[in-house]
Amino acid sequence: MPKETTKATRRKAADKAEKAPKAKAKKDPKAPKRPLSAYMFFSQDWRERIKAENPDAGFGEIGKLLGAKWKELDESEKKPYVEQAARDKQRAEAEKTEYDGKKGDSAGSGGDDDDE
DNA sequence: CGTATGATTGTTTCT
DNA sequence: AGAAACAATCATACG
Repeated sequence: MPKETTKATRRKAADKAEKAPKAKAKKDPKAPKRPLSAYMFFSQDWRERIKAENPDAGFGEIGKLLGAKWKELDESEKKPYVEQAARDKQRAEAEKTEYDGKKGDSAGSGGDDDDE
């Protein structure tokens, strides 16, 4: 069995599942955005199917159906999505690498900035 | 070392 | 343009 980094960690997540804190406001000026989640890839492929079988379903309906099916999928079914997520992760990794690297540098350049 | 958190990602539909 | 259900994530920061 793989190590679950102390399952206790995840447990907490379930505890918090009670509330749905909306992401808002950023912290870092260039926040190296995080990799997409398997759900994102899954939705990209399913979104069309959901609507295909639920042309009448609206936002809430589809969203719920989407998640419901997602959980119905087998590990192997999510695998492809998760793999994509893992792939994107590498991308995000590089992002942070740069963010972390330039962070200390000052060189100056100046340039950069936040906003453009 | 282990933990908790926070931030983020993409879809859909609506006004 | 943004909002919110739906789900995963998972990298980071901190003592």
